[in-house]
Order: sequence, then C-alpha cells, then structure tokens
Amino acid sequence: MSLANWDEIRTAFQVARLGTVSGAAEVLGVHHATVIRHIDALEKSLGTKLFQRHARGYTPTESGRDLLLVAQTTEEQFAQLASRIKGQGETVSGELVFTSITGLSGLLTPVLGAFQRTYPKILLRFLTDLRVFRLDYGEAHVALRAGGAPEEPDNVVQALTRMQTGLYASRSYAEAHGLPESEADLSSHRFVASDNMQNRAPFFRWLSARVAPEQITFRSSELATLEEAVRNGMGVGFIASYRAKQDPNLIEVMSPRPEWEAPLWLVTHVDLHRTRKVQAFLSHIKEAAAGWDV
Amino acid sequence: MSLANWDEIRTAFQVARLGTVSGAAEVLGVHHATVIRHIDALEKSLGTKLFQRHARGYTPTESGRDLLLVAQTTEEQFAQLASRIKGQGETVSGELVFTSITGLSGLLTPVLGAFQRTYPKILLRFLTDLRVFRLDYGEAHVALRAGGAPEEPDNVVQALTRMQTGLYASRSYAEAHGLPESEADLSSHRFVASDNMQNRAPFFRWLSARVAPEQITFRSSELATLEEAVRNGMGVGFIASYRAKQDPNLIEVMSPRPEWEAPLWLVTHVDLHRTRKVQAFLSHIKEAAAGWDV
DNA sequence: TGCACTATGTGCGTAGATGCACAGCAAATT
DNA sequence: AATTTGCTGTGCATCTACGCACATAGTGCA
Repeated sequence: MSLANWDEIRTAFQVARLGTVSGAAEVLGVHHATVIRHIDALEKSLGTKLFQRHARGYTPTESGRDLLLVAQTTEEQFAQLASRIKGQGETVSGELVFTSITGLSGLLTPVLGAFQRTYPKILLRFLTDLRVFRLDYGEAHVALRAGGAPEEPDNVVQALTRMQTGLYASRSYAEAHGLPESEADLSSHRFVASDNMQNRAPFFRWLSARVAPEQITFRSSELATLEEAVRNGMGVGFIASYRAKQDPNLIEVMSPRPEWEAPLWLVTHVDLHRTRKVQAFLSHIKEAAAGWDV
Repeated sequence: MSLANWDEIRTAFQVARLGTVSGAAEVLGVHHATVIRHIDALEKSLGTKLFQRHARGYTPTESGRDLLLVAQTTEEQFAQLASRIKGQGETVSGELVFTSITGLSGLLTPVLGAFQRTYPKILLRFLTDLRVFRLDYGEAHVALRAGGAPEEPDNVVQALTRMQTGLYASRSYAEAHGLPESEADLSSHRFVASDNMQNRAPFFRWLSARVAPEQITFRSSELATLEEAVRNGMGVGFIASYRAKQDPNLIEVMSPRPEWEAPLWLVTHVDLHRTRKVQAFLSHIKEAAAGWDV
C-alpha cells in the first residue's frame, strides 16, 4: 500500500521547508530526535532518500522537493478545513433539517420563514412524514414531537408548549343533529376520531372513555382527513383550537380543557445540540411558541 | 494553530468514508479503540462534532462530510506522490548534476551526449568551476575528481581511470631551443607549469624535483592557459596526452610514464549513490572510460 | 420473545514512540 | 589557532498511545 503515516509526511514537509531537523522540531513542538526518526522511517518505507544529510542541516533531494510541494498544498487545505469547521460551529449557516408531526405546518411555516430571514445563509429543509425521522443516523437536526416525553438516549428533549385542543362541529352538523350541551349529551351524537386505537392523545382517551365505539362513525389515521370530516358535518371531533379559530363554519362544542392538552417537545441529538446553528434554531422556535395562542 | 495531527485526519477520513469505526480500524490496521480515541481527540481540538454516534456506526455531520472531501483528495495526492517517488528511484529521469575538473570537457561532452540519448528524460547539468562543488549540500549528484583519493565522509568514491600525461613542446619552441633528449638535458630548458606550489599532481612534483624554480618561466593556475602557453612555444610543459595527440604542432618530448599518471575518481554522495539514476550514470561513464585512450 | 450478530465504549497492561542528555562534528567567529 | 555556536545522531529512561478483553446496546432474524 501507499503512505500509511501522514504525520511523518508532515514532519518531512517541515524539514524540507526549513532545511534543518532542529528548526522543524521547534515548529512541530517535538524533540529533534523524533524528527530524525520520522524521516528515517519515511525514507525506509519509500525506499528512497528524501534528504541529503550534512552538518548544516538536511537538503531535500528531488523527491524531497516533490514532497514539499504536495504537502504544502495539503497543509493549506487542512488549515482551511480547520478554520471552516471551527467557524461552522460558531456561525449559523449550512443545512438545517427540521422534522415535525403533520398538521403543524400552518403554524410553523411563518416561524421558519422568519428564521430564514434572520439567517440568510441557512438552507432549511422541513420534513413531515408519517414515519418518525430518526435523529441519530443524522436524518434531522431538530424534531418537533407530540405526546409523551420522548426518552430515547442520546436525544436531548425540551418542552416547547402545550397544544390546546377543543371539541368542534360544523354548522351543517349542528343544524342536522343539534349540539351536545354537556358530557351526558355525548351518547346521542356521532364522532370523528383517529383510526388508531393505540392513539395516546389525551383527548382521544377521554373520548373513548365516554362514548361507545360504534358512535365513532368516521375514522382515519390522517389528521387532516379527520379535520375535513368535521368540517363536512360528518360528526363531532377534536381539532387543534388554533386551526378551528380560523374557520367560521366550526362551532366550539366544548372549549379546550387542560386535560386535553398535548405537550409538544423539541428534540435534538446530543452531538448536534451544542452547535450554534441548532441553538439558534431552538431559541427562535421557543421564542415564537411563547407568542402562540394554541 | 491548526490541525497538528494528520494521522487523526486520516483516521477520521476512513470513518467518514466507511461509516463505521470497526471498518475504519480494519482498513487502517489498528484496533478500533484507537480509532475512537483519534476521533475524540480530533473533535476536541476542533471543538465540533464530526460524527453522530449510534449503534449502527458513525454518521458524518456536515463538518465530517467536509473533512471527507478534503482528505479524499489528500489521500489521492499522497498516493500519487508515493508512486512518483518510488518510481523515481527506479526510473532514470529528472535532473542529473555532474561536476568535474576543468579541462576534461572535450573528453566528457560526447559521453554525456550518448548518456542523454540513452535516457531522453534526463536533464543534464554539467558544471565546471574553479571551486570544488560540494556533494553534500546537494550541489551535484556526481563529481569527477583528480589527484589523491577523496576521503570525505558520506561520499562514496570509485576509481575511474588514470589520466596519462606527457611532456610536450611546440614546433616553434623546438626550432628555437631544441628539445631535451634525456632528464639530464632538462636544466637547459624553460618550462610552463602550475602557479600553485601546493599542486599535488605527480608530474608537477616530478618536475619540481628536477628543475630549478627559475626555469619555470610561465606559471598559471588555469590548466587551459598552461596548455596554450605550451602551444605558443613559451616553454616545455605537461599536457594530457589525449589532448596533445589532437594537435599536430605539439611534439612529444617525453612519452607518458606511469609515475606521472593522475588517478581520476568518480564521487557521489552516499544518500544518492543507490538510486537507479546515479547508478546508470556511473556505469555509463565507467563503460566509456574503459574505451578511453588517455 | 429470544437469540445471535455487530457495533461502540472503557479499564488495564504493555510496547513502541518520545524526550533527554551527551557525543561528535563542521562552520562561523574572535 | 582557539573558541563558540548550531547542527546531527544515538543510547537510555520515561510516558504516551496502543492492543486486548470485556461490557453494553441496538438490530435483524427465527
């Protein structure tokens, strides 16, 4: 194989540049004996002399001068790489991948837009998908999760806010079936809810405990579909209050209760959490969430 | 300062390329614990995470991908450098600096020309100067020296041939002063010789022992000047026989004697002596010298 | 669910790389 | 000619970095 020891090349480079072992040793911060041994080892592995030794120092041979040129550019490229990486940790630039549960894009998009105006060098990627993106494996820098506090190791979790949810029905449903006035009235109505029985959302568990399964006459795994179903008068259902307020055709059957609230979590991978970029994004989101009326 | 440890970059490069610590360790021929320590040290010195750690391996971050690209080209350049240097030791190409005493260029030039025809990729530099070029310091690859065997350390010395020298005079001198028939006749003639009393040339010492100093009526430190002086009839003098034979106006007063012969030495620096290039040159010169009639 | 596989991560003993001190030598200086 | 300076080079003691063994944990498969 080829050169297995880059440090020896670095040592030889300094010797070729300065012309003496002692000078190279001082620059490299090692003993001059170490420099001599590096050179000897490198020449042995190459099978060629890189330097002519004499009392005044080391004069590079043709091969030594060749190495000098190559290593010169290498050193410059490494120096640029180092300053680039160090700078990257402090500046807010490059790609930022953000993933969240579906159904929050209306709330998030303006926040993301403001973030991008603050940091124009950021390339934002906003991913929403049914499957949960994995923060290890590097699929995203930051994730917005709902429900129970995530407890995966290597992930740092911060509480963002609590999403308020109310029970809503459309005007067409109210005209056709009336509206439940109290919890006792619930049994005479039709409901729209998640198809997934395992759904851990607190309002869903609250509903399951109070109405018979056959009252839930429309089910879907998709949040947006459920919302549409309520709008079309197919039943009474839970909708995030911030969304329901935007639709004048929706009537608030029961106003949001603390027991229905679902916590929102900001999750990052521990390896990325300390970077300026992620920190800037987190604080931006949290600041925006403080003003949310959800 | 910037990156002080190129081996750690090489390690990180393999991890970024392969995605796992174990794989990188196998490629690098070290234990995977070493790889982990290299990565940790590098990230610490950069102040930034280069990888996200998870059970399946290491996923490079943005910085890690940056390092991957830079180190990729570095590895290629080092590989090219290594093969170039290794090849250079085996092929006969590049610069070859040759230095010799003055006065041999007539003999040497055709030999050098033939060498260059054999190895067209050679750039020959033939240096002759009054001062002796130093083989350490890298001033020349090969030197041709005359006189006593050089005994500098670090130089490898080979006997090339013995240069025959005879005593010559011009026809004009012979017409004006006659010619010495034997050693006893020498005292009635004029001589041309080196200005340097320290001159160790055997024929000069032979002459000094047999004629009075005031008989040497023309002296010069320059060999070519002495030769011209003999041609112009300014006295009897020693000339290399191979040169004298080319001039029909020169009369051989005394034919070359073994005791006048000056040995010629081929000298190389020990660090360069083993290279194919120098070896090819040395054997070429020696082959040519075997056919010389000096 | 359980098992096997493969990955990372860490404490410990060892070996190889490093630093040190001194020798030797050539060039510059006086 | 003598002295000083700056360089290379080497044997020896030390210390760091390495390999080893084992622990641990996630993933895929039956």
